[in-house]
Amino acid sequence: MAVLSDSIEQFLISLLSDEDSPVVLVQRNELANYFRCAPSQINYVLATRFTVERGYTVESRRGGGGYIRIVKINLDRNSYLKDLIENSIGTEMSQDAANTILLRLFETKCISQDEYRFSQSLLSDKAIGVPSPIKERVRANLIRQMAINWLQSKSMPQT
Amino acid sequence: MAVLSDSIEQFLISLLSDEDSPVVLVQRNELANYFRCAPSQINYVLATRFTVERGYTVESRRGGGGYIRIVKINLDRNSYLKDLIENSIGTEMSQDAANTILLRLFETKCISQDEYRFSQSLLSDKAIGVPSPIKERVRANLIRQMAINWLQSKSMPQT
DNA sequence: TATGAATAGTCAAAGTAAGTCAAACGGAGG
DNA sequence: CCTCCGTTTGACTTACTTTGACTATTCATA
Repeated sequence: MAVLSDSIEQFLISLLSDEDSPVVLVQRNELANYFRCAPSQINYVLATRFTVERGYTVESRRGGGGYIRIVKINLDRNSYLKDLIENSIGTEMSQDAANTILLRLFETKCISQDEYRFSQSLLSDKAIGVPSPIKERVRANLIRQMAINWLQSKSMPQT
Repeated sequence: MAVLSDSIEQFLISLLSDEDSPVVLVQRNELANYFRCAPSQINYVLATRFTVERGYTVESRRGGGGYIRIVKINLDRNSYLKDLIENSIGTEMSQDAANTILLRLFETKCISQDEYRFSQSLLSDKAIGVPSPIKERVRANLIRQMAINWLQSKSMPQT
């Protein structure tokens, strides 16, 4: 029985997995229009399906430029950080690659916004301030150390 | 940025991002013209984005030669950080020297224990992981960027 | 010193978009 | 049938943005 709410849920979930990005940005009216339903139906789906217990957070903004943003929380942050340390960080890393990783850690709530901004600034070419290819090596070393720090601090009891 | 106000905000922030001059001077009409919007839009952005709670003050003057001046607030308790950035960090720094500075920052409550541990680990020889004398240069650059970050984050309560 | 040009400020209306809530709906189990 | 409970809807509310008409200051100069 394909209930509307289930279809909308599936649609959003597919958006969340298709692009291998843990974030989706939609406009309530647009989505409601696509499914030919009342806009408040979208709120119902969000309230019943995209809850924290199910591993999602929802943020939104009203008015011009309004949006609804759904983020899939990485429930096993430890394993993600471990994987990062062991497999994803080599001996060199570009600023772009580092930014991508940090953004993803932030979006999946592995790190806070403060941590995100702080680490991003430290991994910039400007902050490291030595020429290639040394800076790429330093960056890889630093982001690994950051991941280790986060792994340690987040695996303490009571987050 | 989907919304005009956000674009204007970002534009102004980018003008402010120069670390050693936390001030920007603009003309309202000129800025409005650049963004093709009503001049009062600028006031709206200032009123909603560049508030004291967010760490800014705005002064202005009407009439010929009028202007709008936005200043990023530096709180008094951060004078030590400012002094650090401006005077105490050179182009090279040993691990010991960095540790001394960090400990002092921690003891004077300029940084939290988490920040202390995190930054200490990043400034170790091991974390930087490139040979002397490059690592001393990287360390000086990094600790300067850290100080700038702390200065900025602590001067805006409620982000 | 009076006046006009050049600025910036204020405020309310219109525009855009999401949130709330209660009533109506409808299918499954009794 | 009837009731229960999750679903669906729509009227109303709240939040944020954009614009424009009108006001207030400041400067230059007659």
